[in-house]
Amino acid sequence: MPAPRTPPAEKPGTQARAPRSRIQQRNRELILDAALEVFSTHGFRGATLDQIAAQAGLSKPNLLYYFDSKDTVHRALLTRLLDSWLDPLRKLDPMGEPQAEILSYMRRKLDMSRAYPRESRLFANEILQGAPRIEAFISNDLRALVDEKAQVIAGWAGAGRIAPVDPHHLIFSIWALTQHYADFAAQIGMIRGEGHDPFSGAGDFLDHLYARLLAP
Amino acid sequence: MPAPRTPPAEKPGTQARAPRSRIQQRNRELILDAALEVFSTHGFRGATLDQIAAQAGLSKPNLLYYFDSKDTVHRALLTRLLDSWLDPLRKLDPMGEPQAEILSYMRRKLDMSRAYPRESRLFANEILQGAPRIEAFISNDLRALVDEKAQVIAGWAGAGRIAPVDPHHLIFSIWALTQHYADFAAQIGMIRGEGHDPFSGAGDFLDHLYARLLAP
DNA sequence: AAGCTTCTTGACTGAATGGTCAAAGTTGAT
DNA sequence: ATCAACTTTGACCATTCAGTCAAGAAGCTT
Repeated sequence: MPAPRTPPAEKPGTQARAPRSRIQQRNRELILDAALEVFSTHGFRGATLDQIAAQAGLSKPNLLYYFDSKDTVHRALLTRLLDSWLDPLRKLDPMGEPQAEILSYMRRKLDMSRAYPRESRLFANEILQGAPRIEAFISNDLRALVDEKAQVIAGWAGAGRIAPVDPHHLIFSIWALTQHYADFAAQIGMIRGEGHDPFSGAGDFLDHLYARLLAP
Repeated sequence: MPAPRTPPAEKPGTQARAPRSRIQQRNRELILDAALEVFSTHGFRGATLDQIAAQAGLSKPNLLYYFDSKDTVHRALLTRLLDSWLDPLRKLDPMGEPQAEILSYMRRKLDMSRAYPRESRLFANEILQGAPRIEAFISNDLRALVDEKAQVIAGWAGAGRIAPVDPHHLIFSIWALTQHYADFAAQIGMIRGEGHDPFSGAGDFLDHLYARLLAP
């Protein structure tokens, strides 16, 4: 009797789990990539499984073999995204040089927008819909982190190490500016000319902007 | 023989037209308002006519009596929006005092976001989807206006009346910052506490930000 | 090569969706 | 009050959509 390849063998696709075979690994990846493409442009309700399956090059039943439902796919994408969403702000070091720390944070956010524009749009879509699926994340994890770092920044401002500034609005402004280049890339592209990289010049502009804002 | 109330009497709802009766006026308004609510949170494909009709307090066939199709409703909303979308930038006066002009432009944009957050989200949704329905508007009208005003700003910078700055990025930054408070209101609300007005403090912060950026 | 497991798919289902239609109800000018 | 025009709606249709299922194809391990 041949040993089963996978010991307990629950039905696959039920939860996020480590992929077992090379085929699972590949197809899950294909699906998530396709789903990211579709969800990030059409939102949850506007996306269809047929569309995602087609984009992934799989049949719809095959897609549903790997993920239980449309919702499961979407949740997998969000989970994966949120895991890394807090990183840039987490790295803001209370012991570092204030202006450099804030500029670096902005740069990390901008780099993420440039490297993962679809993830940025997925997030934007979710917020536009009122953040129904990530309310807990925002109200708890994100809020706590923001409040913590806002205090750090307020401390810097109070000590005169940067110009006085509302820390929450400072953080919001970084979010707004860095996400804009990903979320509104279509608009920027049409205005600057299609061939143009939407992000070109953005880094320099934002460096300059925040240097001016924060100089004591 | 009673004179017909409406002279040529084509089928109603075929095109945007001046409403004829009080009932038409009221119901068209109800529908557009409901549709704005739904389209702005779920996007075009994610919105349903049933949802819009319910929100408007009408039956679906009744809704379709006033607008030929889902697409027609959406188009009516966009048309109405785009008509006023360019106004704030148009008002930027080449003859005015540079810094005050730019700050006023930012203020007008911010005021529009505060007064019409749903319109802002409708626009954001459209851009996220790749701007399929407003490509012509952006590539032609908006682009031309932006280029024109960018030249004005470049002139001001060249003359040393404001600090040197990339005019396109300056404009993009104003869009990003002002729209963020409307489009990401859900997120801001969850972070600052639900009772909090997302826009509170934004005006002062942005005034300060741009004053610092532009001071020669 | 055998035999079990993992993958894949065509055919299907019930619900939702955009849209139609004819008939019924309402309105307002005469 | 009348009558034509305007408005509303219940019933309906074709299509799309999320999700199921059973049977077949491909992969592994021995």
